Amino acid sequence: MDYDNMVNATDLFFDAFGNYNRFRILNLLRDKELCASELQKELNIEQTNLSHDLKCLINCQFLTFRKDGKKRIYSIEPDAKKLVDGVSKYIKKYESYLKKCGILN
Amino acid sequence: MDYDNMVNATDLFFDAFGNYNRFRILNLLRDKELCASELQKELNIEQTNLSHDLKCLINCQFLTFRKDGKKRIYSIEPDAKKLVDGVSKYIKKYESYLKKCGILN
DNA sequence: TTATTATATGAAATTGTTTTCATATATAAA
DNA sequence: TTTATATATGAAAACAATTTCATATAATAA
Repeated sequence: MDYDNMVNATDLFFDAFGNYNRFRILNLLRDKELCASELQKELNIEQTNLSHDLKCLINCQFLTFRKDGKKRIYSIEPDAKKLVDGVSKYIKKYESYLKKCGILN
Repeated sequence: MDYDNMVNATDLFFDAFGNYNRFRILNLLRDKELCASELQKELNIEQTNLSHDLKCLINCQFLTFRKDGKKRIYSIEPDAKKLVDGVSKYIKKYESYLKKCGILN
């Protein structure tokens, strides 16, 4: 496999996906569609912050949205859902090891 | 699922896994065991930098190593390998979208 | 027991990401 | 046609991660 051609895509994947709030957004959208204000309530984060995160996830095609009045209804892409499923399982399984890991310390 | 209990583990997972050089290390070790100096040659990164990254991956149990003289021979854990396989496939598939994604811009 | 090779460590400097803030836009209701 | 609601945007401030640098350790060979 040609990893050198994946440089930017890999970085971007992890930048987009590898963020706690963005991961929580993806997790919430696994079960059901939600609009931004519903996500905000669930996640208890700033509106403007959520908006930045949603934009990022949309740009990378992890999410799509449709408009409904003044709301935007967000949903997760099937492939992103699969990935979130796999990663969630892994994190659950290795939770105790991960918690021992002090990054670069 | 109880995502609140996954907070630290999720952060740590992405901190450890979601880094271009650490991902490259994991990818190289998918096929074969390698010692640090071999990894260094392949990846063309600083010794000290590689050492920090290896420590991080070891702490999280993505990697293990055995000693062979003055060398350390690193190998990937089976579950980490599965995850790297899945993520690599995804990145390859979505490369073009990912490249459009300007994080938080 | 000194020198050499392979690798690790910790702190400071650098770089990158996230958060905050002030403001903008888009839609609908009054 | 003003007001309210839902959401987006861009720049600066705050924070976190990576890289560099100087040095340490561990194993072997001379």
